[in-house]
Amino acid sequence: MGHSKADKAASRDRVLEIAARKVREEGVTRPGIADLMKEAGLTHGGFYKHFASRDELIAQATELALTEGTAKMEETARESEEAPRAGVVDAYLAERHRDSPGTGCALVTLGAAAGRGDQHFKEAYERQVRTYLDLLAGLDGDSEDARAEAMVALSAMVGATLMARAVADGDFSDELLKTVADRLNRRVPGTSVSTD
Amino acid sequence: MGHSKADKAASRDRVLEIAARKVREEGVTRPGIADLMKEAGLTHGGFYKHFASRDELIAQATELALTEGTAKMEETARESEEAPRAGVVDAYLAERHRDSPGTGCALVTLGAAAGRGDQHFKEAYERQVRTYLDLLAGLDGDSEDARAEAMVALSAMVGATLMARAVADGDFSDELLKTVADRLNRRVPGTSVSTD
DNA sequence: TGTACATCAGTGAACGCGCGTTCACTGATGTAC
DNA sequence: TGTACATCAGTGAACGCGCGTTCACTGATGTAC
Repeated sequence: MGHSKADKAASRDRVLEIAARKVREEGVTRPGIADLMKEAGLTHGGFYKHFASRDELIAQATELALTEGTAKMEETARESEEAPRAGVVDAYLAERHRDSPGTGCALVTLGAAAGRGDQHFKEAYERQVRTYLDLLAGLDGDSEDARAEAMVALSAMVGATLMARAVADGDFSDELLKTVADRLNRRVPGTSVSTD
Repeated sequence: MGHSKADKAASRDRVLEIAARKVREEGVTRPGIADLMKEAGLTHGGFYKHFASRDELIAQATELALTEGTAKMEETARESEEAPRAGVVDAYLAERHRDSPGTGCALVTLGAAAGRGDQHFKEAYERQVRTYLDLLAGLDGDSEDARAEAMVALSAMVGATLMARAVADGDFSDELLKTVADRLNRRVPGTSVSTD
């Protein structure tokens, strides 16, 4: 209910944050201004004090959603000291991540939307893909081979998470996550690949 | 302009087919009834002679879109006689497939939508995932190991295609497809995995 | 084979709801004196 | 420190457009005789 400058900035941030969650949960077309503002504890009329249009908000929200995902993964890598690569892969392919798309990696939730999106959206998406690849390849020696391997790993992580969320059978979903995580960490079973 | 029973069935099929393409190109929320009917050479009013509601059409269109993708892949497998698995992987990760989402695999384009969808949608999605896995594992000996490998391969194929469509730089997109296809076919470079 | 009639695919105007956007207003903030 | 005033975040009614849905109508199909 405050009217100070700090309050305004806080309101704006709150709306943007809620939108960044909602675009991942509901897609870029569904979230409505009235609902968003209500969740932020405001009424719809005040929306235009913060954003020029719904499109502008969605554009900013998708960008925020994309960067939030990578920030979280970089943190995970730092925390998993002894095996950072496996830590990142396991955290990504965790049931927890699958079950919370609203706060998870937007490469999964916004991929199709970005494919249909404008140049700006695609550039933001690409930046996050590159950030992930750098992170994964960096944790793996950063060779040419590591870069290629990172592409496969990221692709499999994104694809497995997408499918794990979209299938009806929970056990099958679990199996998918677990199997892909195991393979990506051990690489091909029965073989060993030198990592450094 | 005909009014016979055969004409009616043809109209219905045409609308459904167009919708199955549009949900992949534009998502499940965007395609409008007026546009769909216009593309089918009809006017919007006649829509309800064929479907009870927009929701019903979209439900049927997503299901058709999902089955179309797998049908196409099974055909590809049959055509690539000497190396069916590589044939399927290459066809899936081809630029041609990336550039025509409307006629391509709906696991990519409808994944996020299915994740937010109802039980029915998810069951249809899961059926297609299983069909793909059976196809891939079957082409690879159908062992326990082949089943796990198929999960990784399908995940990587879906994820790579999703991302290849969503990045801004065309060269980067090409590289992604090519790298993942190479890895999935050769498995891990420097090692060899017996395929039979 | 021809004629009268019922059916119904398709037409296009009209309806109504949801939702993005606008706007006049309120009251708290914070500055001027 | 207190008072008058300008600013502006937030409110909620109202507007208008797009779009799904309805409906009265048309004219071709195809059946009855």
